[in-house]
Amino acid sequence: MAEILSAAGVKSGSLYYFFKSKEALLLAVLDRYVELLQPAVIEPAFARTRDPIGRIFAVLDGYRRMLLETGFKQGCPIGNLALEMSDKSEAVREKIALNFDNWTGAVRQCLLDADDALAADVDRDRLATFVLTVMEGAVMVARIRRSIAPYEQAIAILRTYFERIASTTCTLDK
Amino acid sequence: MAEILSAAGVKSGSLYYFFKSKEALLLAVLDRYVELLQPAVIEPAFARTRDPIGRIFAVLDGYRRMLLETGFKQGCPIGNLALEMSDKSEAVREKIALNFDNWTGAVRQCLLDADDALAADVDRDRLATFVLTVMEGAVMVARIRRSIAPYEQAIAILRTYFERIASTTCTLDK
DNA sequence: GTCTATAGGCCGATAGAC
DNA sequence: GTCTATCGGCCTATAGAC
Repeated sequence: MAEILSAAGVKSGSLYYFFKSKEALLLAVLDRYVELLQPAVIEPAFARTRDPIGRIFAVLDGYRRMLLETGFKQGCPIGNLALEMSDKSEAVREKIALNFDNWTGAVRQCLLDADDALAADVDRDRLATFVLTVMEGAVMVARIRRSIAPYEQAIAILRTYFERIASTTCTLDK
Repeated sequence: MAEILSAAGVKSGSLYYFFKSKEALLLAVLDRYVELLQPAVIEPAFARTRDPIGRIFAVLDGYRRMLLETGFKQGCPIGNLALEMSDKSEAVREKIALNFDNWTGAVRQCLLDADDALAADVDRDRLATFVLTVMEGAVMVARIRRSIAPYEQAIAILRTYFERIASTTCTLDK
């Protein structure tokens, strides 16, 4: 809180005029992250390519850049909070879940846009959640190892998985 | 700290006789987790099957059980600390990295034991790290969604990936 | 080795002036 | 709306008796 007040250049009296508690501030931040996903994460990534599957990997590349630009200090801000705060407050857990749903919703839309390129027996919701799972896990391992390799290699494996299910025949065999 | 002292039934004076600081206690806990991986996580899982790849999934099933038994309060204790503590102390980050290396080392050994069943062009170290990545990400998403589905579905997708690289031909196509 | 007692600081939050 | 000033509590850590 001291860091936030200092960065904002205000005193605690001002902060508690707008937010009734520390948790209320956190909930507002999590609402803001929901609003910011599209303009700050999805749209910049989508601007790089029009291919639906390519857009998913463009989003994933954004987290790779974030890791590199911050020297592995910052990965996914939601993931940071997820394991730390989720069992301290049920309201916080629900807002984090909303952020995850927002994220997987955007990935799911890409999968639907690429519908005829994907095998019919692949559940789109489950696959979108798996993309989130791999991203969050890869960010964690990369940050702890202070190396981008675990992230890049996880995304590379995810890509081979996509190449596999994007083909209904066995054309990708090596 | 208050919870730890209460659970241990001692006063803080006793604790600081053995550990010079809060961080020193955390480092000792992380050392203990390194020691405990084999007897508490790996060996119980390995006792269920002798198949090397099956053993990897038996380990992963242990985390599934933990999530269910604790009502999603406890997943991987190392992952809990990873995002929260890694940039507060370099020594802590290194000990967490050691725990991750210990874990992927056990998985890597399984992959080496299954060597001739796996495609030759798959890097064993990278694959072991990917298994860790999927587990940690899946634990996070399952805890936030308070549902075992994201975990089970991530492991299921990982299994199809293993089925794919365990076959040099295209026999697993559906 | 464990206790009691407490130092000294930071924390979240509030009151009231302006 | 923002400030100054401050409260009471909790925290990590220490001192010293036993």
